[in-house]
Amino acid sequence: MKSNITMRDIANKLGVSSVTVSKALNDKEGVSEELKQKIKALAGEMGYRYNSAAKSIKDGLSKNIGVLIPERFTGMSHSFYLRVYQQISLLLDQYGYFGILNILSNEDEELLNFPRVYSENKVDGIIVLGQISKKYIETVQNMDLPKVFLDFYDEHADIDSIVTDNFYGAYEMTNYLIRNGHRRIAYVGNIYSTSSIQDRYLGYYKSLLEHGMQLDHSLILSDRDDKGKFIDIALPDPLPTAFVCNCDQIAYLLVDKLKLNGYSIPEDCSVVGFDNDIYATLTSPQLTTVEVDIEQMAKSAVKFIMDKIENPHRKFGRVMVQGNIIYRQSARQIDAEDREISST
Amino acid sequence: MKSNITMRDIANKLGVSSVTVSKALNDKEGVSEELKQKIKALAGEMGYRYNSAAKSIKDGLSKNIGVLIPERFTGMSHSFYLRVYQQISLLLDQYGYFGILNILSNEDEELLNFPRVYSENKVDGIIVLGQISKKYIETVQNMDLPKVFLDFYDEHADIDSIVTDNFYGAYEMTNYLIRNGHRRIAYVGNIYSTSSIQDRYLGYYKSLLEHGMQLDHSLILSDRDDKGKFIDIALPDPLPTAFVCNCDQIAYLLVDKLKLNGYSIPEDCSVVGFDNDIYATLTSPQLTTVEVDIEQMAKSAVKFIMDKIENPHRKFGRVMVQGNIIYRQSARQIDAEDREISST
DNA sequence: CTGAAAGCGCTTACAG
DNA sequence: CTGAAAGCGCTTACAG
Repeated sequence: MKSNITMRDIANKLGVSSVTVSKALNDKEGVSEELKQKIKALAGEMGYRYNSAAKSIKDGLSKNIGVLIPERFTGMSHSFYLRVYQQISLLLDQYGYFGILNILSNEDEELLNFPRVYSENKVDGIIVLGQISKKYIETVQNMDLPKVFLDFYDEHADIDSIVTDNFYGAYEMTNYLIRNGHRRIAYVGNIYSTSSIQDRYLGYYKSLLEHGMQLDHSLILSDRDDKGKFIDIALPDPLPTAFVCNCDQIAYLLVDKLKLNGYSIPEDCSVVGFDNDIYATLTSPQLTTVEVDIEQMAKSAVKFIMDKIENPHRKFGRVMVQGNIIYRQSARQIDAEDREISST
Repeated sequence: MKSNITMRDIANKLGVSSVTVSKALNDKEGVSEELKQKIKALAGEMGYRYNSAAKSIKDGLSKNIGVLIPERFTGMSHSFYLRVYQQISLLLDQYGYFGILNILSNEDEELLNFPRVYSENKVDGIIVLGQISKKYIETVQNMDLPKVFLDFYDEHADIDSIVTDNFYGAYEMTNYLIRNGHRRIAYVGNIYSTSSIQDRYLGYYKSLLEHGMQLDHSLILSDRDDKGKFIDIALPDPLPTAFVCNCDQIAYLLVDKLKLNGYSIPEDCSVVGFDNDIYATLTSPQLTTVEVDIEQMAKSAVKFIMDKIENPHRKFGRVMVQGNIIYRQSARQIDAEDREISST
């Protein structure tokens, strides 16, 4: 169909063999410098382009990495995953690789079908971006290919995974609030919903423990149902002095609700988020939050997969990527008097 | 390196030739139904996977499409392009294709380097997503491959392009405001900045013309400098009764500013946006805006590129994708009295 | 219905 | 330094 220039074409024009052309173009030993330059020049003129399929078939490497994102993380509010994918794609470039996005349909996940990117042998490794079902984790493990889980993990699987340090992020954030005088602190999130929400909750809890504070179950506020659909958040009475939200979007919604009820942030209560996504700066006042280090996460994922392509037996285990607290205006120090009143 | 199962392996186990295996697995003529089933069953058992590189080398098709996004459209607020890419990727799947994201670095664009996806022969066609420099358009045209421009066009280039119908979108929107009694209507946007902003401006102007209204240059309000950085929007005095903003994000910022100045939306003035992106629903009140039909744009792009792979001489020209006005709360009808006062 | 032969574009030993 | 031979995994004529 396409009339592509091949090495043979170049060889014929110059009256040499295609082996010599191959050596010249790949800067291999065994061609005189002069001939090499002549070959390269002609290749340029003729618009020669490398046939990567032919190379693939020889060394068995496609030079592509599949990025598998479950369909349900694919909506407008999930642009987080797309940004991670973009970052991955940028980093792969440095290794001479490309990223192929393969959105895993709910159906394929349900039926445990291999992703097409795998069954068609299009990639040398797969990064699974976003939590998949337990069953499908098994399917992934059956794939004979290096793979890495990104942004989630599974307790049983011994697959290498990279997650944000949800636990310590929430822990540090809660510490910060306590240092600033808060004693009545709520956690907002359905703690049975995802591992991220649960781990952030546990970090919050650890901070309370370390400060000798009681866990008050009436201050654990669910934000979504089992399907992940947001629900109305019930405000405790009396109001906590601070809310640790499991994500910025929920913090944004909570701030809205608090304002509607006549409260000012951070005067009447502090609200902190997690993720540092677009909602963090759209909330007014802007949110104090934990920034997820997308770049570092992508960097680790790419590094791991590259290492595993070279050495399939390489193991990395579960790796946490540290986040950073971004201090903005949604949290404030409260003085002793406030504390007394609110800690009743 | 990898110990992959090949057709020959299956053939050997069954004591047939690899030609027969190939025919069976591809549902081609020339194998008895019985043998075919046996081969397929064994292939399944052995975990056979198609080697797409070997197929590529035969028919010259990589079954990949490159999506080229200029680096500068790559930031957090440009998730629009990523959503388009995602949609493209989903649609390609239906054709048995995959999408490879190739972010075009500023450097490569400057130096007029071919995208790697092209020089390494990784794709059968390229979708350029987002405006590239004039010079680079030439580079793209020199690529011996089907290509489509998405979300921008160039007057000289005879490359097929798909754009949102900016002109008619803004035209219809302005008509709507005029029907609702508005006579003093501002346009917000630097009309020299991008073709989209300019075309939307012209649509606004056409609507004024058709209604016998004067173009008032003091009501053309710039929103960004030449680098695209947002600047403070100067509010005209007296205030217009409506603002047609070139995008939702600017409408969001404008609403903020108007509120700070003590105005209520839509009571004191109406504000409409364009894009129907995340800012449309984050603004309070939510924005009446023009929804860009991402799905249709992606669909056309994919359709065109597929058609051109089959027949390289196929031409489509510049194709407009219609948007839809989404009616929300940021615009209202004004009565005759308001009109009198404000049209002085 | 079944398979031997040739070839896609390239690279890897190996020989000269 | 240069190249003939063989092979990567598959498919396409073609012959039996």
